[in-house]
Amino acid sequence: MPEKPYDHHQIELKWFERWRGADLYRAEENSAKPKFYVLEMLPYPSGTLHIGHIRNYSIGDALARYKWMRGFNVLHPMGWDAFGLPAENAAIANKRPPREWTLENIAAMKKTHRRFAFSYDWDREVSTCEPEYYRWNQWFFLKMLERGLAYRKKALVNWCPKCATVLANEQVVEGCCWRHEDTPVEQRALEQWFLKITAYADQLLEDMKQLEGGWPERVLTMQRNWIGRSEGAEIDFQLQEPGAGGQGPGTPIRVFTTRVDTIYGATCVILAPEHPLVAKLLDDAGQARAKAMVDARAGRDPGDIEKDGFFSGHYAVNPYSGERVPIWIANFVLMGYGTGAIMAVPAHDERDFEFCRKYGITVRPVIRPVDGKLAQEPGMQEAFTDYGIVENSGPWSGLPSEEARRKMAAYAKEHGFGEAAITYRIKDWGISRQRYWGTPIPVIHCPKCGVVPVPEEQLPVVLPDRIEITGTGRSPLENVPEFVNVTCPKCGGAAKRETDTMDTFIDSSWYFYRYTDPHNGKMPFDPAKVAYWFEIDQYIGGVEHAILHLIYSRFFTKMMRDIGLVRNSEPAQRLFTQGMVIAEGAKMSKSKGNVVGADMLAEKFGADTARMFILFAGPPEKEIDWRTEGAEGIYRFLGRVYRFVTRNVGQVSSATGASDRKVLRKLHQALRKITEDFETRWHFNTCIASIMELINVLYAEEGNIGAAAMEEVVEKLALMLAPFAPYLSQEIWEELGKEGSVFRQCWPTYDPELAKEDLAEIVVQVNGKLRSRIYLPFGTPTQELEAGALADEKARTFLEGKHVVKVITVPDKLVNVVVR
RNA sequence: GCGGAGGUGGCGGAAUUGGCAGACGCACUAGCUUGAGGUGCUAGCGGGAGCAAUCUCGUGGGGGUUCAAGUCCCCCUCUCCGCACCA
Repeated sequence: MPEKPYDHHQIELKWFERWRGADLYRAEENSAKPKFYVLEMLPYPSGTLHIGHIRNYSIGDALARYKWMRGFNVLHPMGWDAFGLPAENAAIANKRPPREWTLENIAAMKKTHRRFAFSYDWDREVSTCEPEYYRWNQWFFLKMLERGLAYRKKALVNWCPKCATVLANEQVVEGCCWRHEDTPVEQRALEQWFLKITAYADQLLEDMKQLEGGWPERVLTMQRNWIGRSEGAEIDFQLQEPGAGGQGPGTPIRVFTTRVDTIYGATCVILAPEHPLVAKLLDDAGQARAKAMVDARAGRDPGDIEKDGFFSGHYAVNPYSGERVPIWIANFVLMGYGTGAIMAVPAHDERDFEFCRKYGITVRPVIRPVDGKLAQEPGMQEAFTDYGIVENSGPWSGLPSEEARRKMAAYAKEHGFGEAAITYRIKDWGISRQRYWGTPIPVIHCPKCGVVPVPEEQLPVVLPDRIEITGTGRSPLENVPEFVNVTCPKCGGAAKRETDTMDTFIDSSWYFYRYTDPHNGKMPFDPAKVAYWFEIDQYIGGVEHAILHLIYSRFFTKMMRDIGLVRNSEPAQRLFTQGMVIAEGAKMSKSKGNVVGADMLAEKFGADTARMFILFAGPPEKEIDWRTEGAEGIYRFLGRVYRFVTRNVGQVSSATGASDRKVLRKLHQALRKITEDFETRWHFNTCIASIMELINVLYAEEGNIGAAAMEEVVEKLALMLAPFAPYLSQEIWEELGKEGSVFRQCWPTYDPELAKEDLAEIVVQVNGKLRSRIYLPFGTPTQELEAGALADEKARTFLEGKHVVKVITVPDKLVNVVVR
């Protein structure tokens, strides 16, 4: 057969057309050990965009193909997008989300959502922006409402002026919106819907033990910090004198502390400027001062703010010692954590120390280091924050900190002025959004009945078609009377529909469950089907979701378990976080304008090259810097493969077969490497390198390869290339005269014997330095290795006149002669 | 400040269990092919010395363990990521 040029465009279009609608990957529930792979996509409208997507596709798709060829069940939600269509896909990928929320742009956006931005699968038809998906989001919402897991309250919330919507705490990055990294988030008090993720805080933390080993340590640490459990006690200090606003003596001021054992060292009580007592105790001037403090803090890096405070004029009583201490207001006490009030123990807390020194408040040490002396005031340079022995603390003196903490908390409970308490940093998930898109929250506000859930049979509540984008910060849905004006399902009177929509992270919290049963009209999914597939064996996604999607979906799983839908407590046993795509040292984002098109690459060199280039750029857990210079090398390589195959297949060969052994050895070595890498490390860059080495050998030995060896090499080459370059592999498969899909074939097995070298290369070292190599059969006994090395001519020049002290041998590998 | 991951040629990276540092690719150089450009093919390519064989230095810096260290231990340094007045 004459050599053919590698026309990637023609090959890829041809197979794309033939594959369209075919069923390459349908999961079959026929295996004893089902395997379930989900590839995570970045949700719209993340900054990393489509290059990140292609990376996802490339990594996950290569894995899925391999697993499939190994006979595993694979549920592959990316569907056809995963093939990286040469032109069409590139065109879709290029339609990035519009900046202006005009109707036209939204219509365009919805198109791209379906195929690309949201997890959508041609085969399984799970698209999170369809009414059918809204239905089940709303169904879950109603279930949570029933159980008190969804509630509405007025709260200070994060507000992004650019998005003109509320954001969850998880979506605030360094005080700015996760979508607009240069826009500080404002705090606004609004009526909002929340999901009670805090009810699961303990379980989310506890169940992480199951994930250890399967999830990256980094992600687990981030989640642990985010949940921020801390054990301590809540203690009531009593307000002493009658205060303004009729607060009488004895009014409790509850503080949270992790160190009750230090309470005899408490020299003042400090309230957050937003604390409710501030309004009651302070006069107008004082309240204004507190307000100014709150404003000064907004949008600033906490580390840059100097500690600042003032005396309230009031006093509180320490319930343990009976001591009267001043009440202060200070900017470093946060209303959002604990009780919004603290007892300051300057001797044993760095922040309190700094604050009290600034304002001349007493510093009184009450904890002595286990093997040291109690610090003396004056003269303390810094707070002693470790555990130690309690001193000067009445009946508690002499106890170790740990014991004192326990006993003192129990004492507080006994006497009714406090109790042991656990505080979490994580807050409930605010899900209200004032955007056009997203699932409408299915409730109705009735002037008579209050908040009334939409009856289940009326679901889904869908978005109206014609809307006007207001950008005013109120939901555009408010201006659509036919959407807003409804009758109350309870009393039949006039009522208003809720206009907030749900955070789109709701969608991604359970989409992968729907993949197991995408057409179910009665439930989100059949629990039996989910029980068959779940837990997910391997989930793949970006690190950037460590505390967004990955915590929400864990919460959803637990919630679904509690309403009897699933049996598993965790969604995925193993998590692989692939590295981000970086451009010029910065994370790609449209606001930075540094998004480079993968479409250019796909158009110029084809989808196979684009995918393989991304896989070759580095190991998948690492970030990759997006530079396309190396792409030509991959394209060249694929061309070499194709030309080699076309000019050698179907040829009447007169070759001697002198190189058969060499070629087959390289083949089986490459196969071994790829098989092992797919099973363990997923370092596809080295897999591809090994195929390149094989091709280099094939070129060098071309003409000396016998017909049988050639046949084996070329066939296996097509199979081992299939996870990386699907179109080319299929084309080669056809060139070989084989029937059907290359992906329906079994993954080729390697022969360890053929992969072995004939002779072991023994490195000969003298004093640890490489001096020579000798070649001996595998399994040569130690003495013979030694003898061989000492007899070697090159080695001997380094041994001459020296005294051999010691010889170290590693079988089949190395001899090190130590001389003096 | 706390927690995590890192630092290997001009570049991306390889070295999986302490055993040949730099696989594979890019860029670069030379040769062949060609009317020319491109493509393709062949070869070279860490620094220093040498015509060469070869020698020598070399994995951020310093020390240690070992016959042997990119890999293990200690100290330092720099970079990236996450968290951060969380009581």
